Amino acid sequence: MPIQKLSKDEIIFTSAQVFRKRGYNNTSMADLAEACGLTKGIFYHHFENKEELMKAVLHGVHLHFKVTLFALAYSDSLAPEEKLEKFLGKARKMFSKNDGGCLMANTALETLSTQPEFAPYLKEFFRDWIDALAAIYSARYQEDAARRIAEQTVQEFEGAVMFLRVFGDKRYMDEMLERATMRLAAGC
Amino acid sequence: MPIQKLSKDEIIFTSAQVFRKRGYNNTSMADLAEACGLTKGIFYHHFENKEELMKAVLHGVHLHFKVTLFALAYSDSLAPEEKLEKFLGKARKMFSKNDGGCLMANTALETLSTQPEFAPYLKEFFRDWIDALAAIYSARYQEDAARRIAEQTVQEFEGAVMFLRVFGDKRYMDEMLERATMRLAAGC
Amino acid sequence: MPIQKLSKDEIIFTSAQVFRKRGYNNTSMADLAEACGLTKGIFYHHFENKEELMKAVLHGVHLHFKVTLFALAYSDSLAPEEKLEKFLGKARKMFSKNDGGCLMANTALETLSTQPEFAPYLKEFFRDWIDALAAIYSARYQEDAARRIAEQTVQEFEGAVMFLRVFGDKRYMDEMLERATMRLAAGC
Amino acid sequence: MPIQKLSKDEIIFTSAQVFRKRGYNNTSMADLAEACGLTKGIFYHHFENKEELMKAVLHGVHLHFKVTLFALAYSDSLAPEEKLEKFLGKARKMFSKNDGGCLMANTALETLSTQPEFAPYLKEFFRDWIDALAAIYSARYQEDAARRIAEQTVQEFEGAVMFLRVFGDKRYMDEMLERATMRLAAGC
DNA sequence: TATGAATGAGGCTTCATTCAT
DNA sequence: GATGAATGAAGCCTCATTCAT
Repeated sequence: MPIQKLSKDEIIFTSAQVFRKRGYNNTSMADLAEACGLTKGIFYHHFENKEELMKAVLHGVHLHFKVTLFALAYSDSLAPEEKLEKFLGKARKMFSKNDGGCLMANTALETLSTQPEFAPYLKEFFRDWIDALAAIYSARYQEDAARRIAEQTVQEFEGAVMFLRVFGDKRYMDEMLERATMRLAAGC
Repeated sequence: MPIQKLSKDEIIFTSAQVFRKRGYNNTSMADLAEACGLTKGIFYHHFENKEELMKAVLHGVHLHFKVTLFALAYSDSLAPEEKLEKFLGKARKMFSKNDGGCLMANTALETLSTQPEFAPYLKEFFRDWIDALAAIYSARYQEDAARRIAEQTVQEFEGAVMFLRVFGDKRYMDEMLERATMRLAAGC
Repeated sequence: MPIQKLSKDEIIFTSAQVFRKRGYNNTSMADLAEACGLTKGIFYHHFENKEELMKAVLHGVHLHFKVTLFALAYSDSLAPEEKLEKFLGKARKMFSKNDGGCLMANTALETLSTQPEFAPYLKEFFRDWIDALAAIYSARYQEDAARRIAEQTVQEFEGAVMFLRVFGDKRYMDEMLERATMRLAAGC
Repeated sequence: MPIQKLSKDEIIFTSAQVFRKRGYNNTSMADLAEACGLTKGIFYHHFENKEELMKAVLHGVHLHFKVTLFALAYSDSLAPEEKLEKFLGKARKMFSKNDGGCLMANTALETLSTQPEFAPYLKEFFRDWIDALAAIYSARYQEDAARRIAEQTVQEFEGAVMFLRVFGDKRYMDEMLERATMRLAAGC
């Protein structure tokens, strides 16, 4: 195992930031190489092409959310209110750092119509997110209702992330989180 | 030697469809020319460059929504419930045809971080949309509350448009519209 | 019709020389551009890609041989001996100028195994060449025999062109042409 | 960690097949590595670079022909007719297996104009081939005449190999071999 | 010897834009 | 206005080769 300048995972992590900021089509291999401090060629040792790299990035980001965020919904030791608070707080933090975009939503809106190869990665990500929230809400709602509230929450969340960027105002996210919190209480 | 077949407005309209489907960075001047049945060169008689063309497109789309959708919120002759029903029904129709994307949201997520030149157009569009919905909700809510509900509705709306494309399921939009409708009643 | 630096036909002609000298895979678009005094990009206005350019080159060379060489076999006014003499003399001249290679044979041996897209162009070229010689030999031979002699002559011809380059000696071609001439007389 | 599976000679042999099929310029070190089941790096332990590898291949193929084919011309125990029959039969077999190309002729036509470093290998190969056939024909012809007939035969042979590939028809080779056989008898 | 990451040059192609006609 | 050739930069990718391990 030779010491590498950047491991494959680090390449994926760094590339994720660049793709999130610049978008898929507006990110060149040169952009990625510069961000990683590598030459363009080396990317083709690790990934077949730009598309496969992007798939690895989407998979890696999904995994990161799974472990770091979605898992919070399944920890048995907490009360639902505590779970939701932790969950939403963590989500808020994750989407507020940097410039606050969501790679998955960006990629969905940019590529779904003409580059369907990423669709499965996006679908699974949002399904897992909804599942996690539904698991929390199901403490106070029937399964169906919990699921619908989870869906609504994710929709609002992504809308808020967009408004954060369009209007440069974090208010939308905070108000949205408050609504999501109150929805749990309302179920009693 | 074909006489020009499309007026400037028609070029803008057709370009809007292409940009919506393909995204800004993934759309070449050749794509637009082919979609319009024109030569690339002619675009440069009408627009200084691709960026200015996009601005014209964003402006045109904004105008189209203003006249066709947002105006419904300001017609005095209807009851708020009727206004909202017409408004949401129209919105549903506008976002369901074709492949169901929203050029403004797509452009926001794709370009805001690195191409800020489009930001004003997007900001104004969403502000007008929120204003329109707030005007309707203000019949049953205080101005502040009405505005927040309007914001929430637009957020959910864009989230539903995204889910429509991610999951290929119109259910998200229908359920979202039902919630938006009930919010007006809840204000009584 | 704007004055062009190089017409499409001139591009094809110049490219043919480059391809013949350097081979298909060893010729870069930059090589062609430099030889034509153009930029690389312009080639993509005239030809879809390198492969299509090569097809146009092969077609153009075929046409050139048809008009300039093969046609000599079908001129009614000459005796067969005169026809053959003119034909072989012309062929000798055509293959002796420059560095003496044959684009069609070069391309056949270089590409047939892995790039079958050129096969039809090569097949037709050699078929026409054989047909032309067979037409001459048929004045003294039965059709079948004439055809076989024509085939033999082309085989020897291409072998001689190769030896011309391998050994740098024109003797092979001259001796080969003498044999081809004597074959007509032998048929009496 | 596979122990090296192929000796240097086996690498040369396998590489020869790949070069014959794909051509010199269209064969990458990666192609060779894959065909040999080795890593690219190992080639640089055995050969300085691609060019030196090719020289080793050309040398190895030459040697193979020397031992397997050309030697038949110098076995004293046989009558010239038998020698020629064995020689041509063996040659026919060697050029008919696989896809029927001749690495030496392919390399000559592909590289002679721009990569003269292979010329000596090709020249010696063809000289040895002509020498061998001349040795057989000299039983019935003067030395000069025998040599010219040998040259003619090799020329026709390579022409037939080309036609075999261009037209996908083995007839050209069979007819050519028959002519070569009859030439010996004609010398009586 | 053997590996595989790394490099830098170059290959094919696309693209926004310009310009002569 | 309208055309289409032309450009130069950039984009994705491949390749021969090197080097640390």
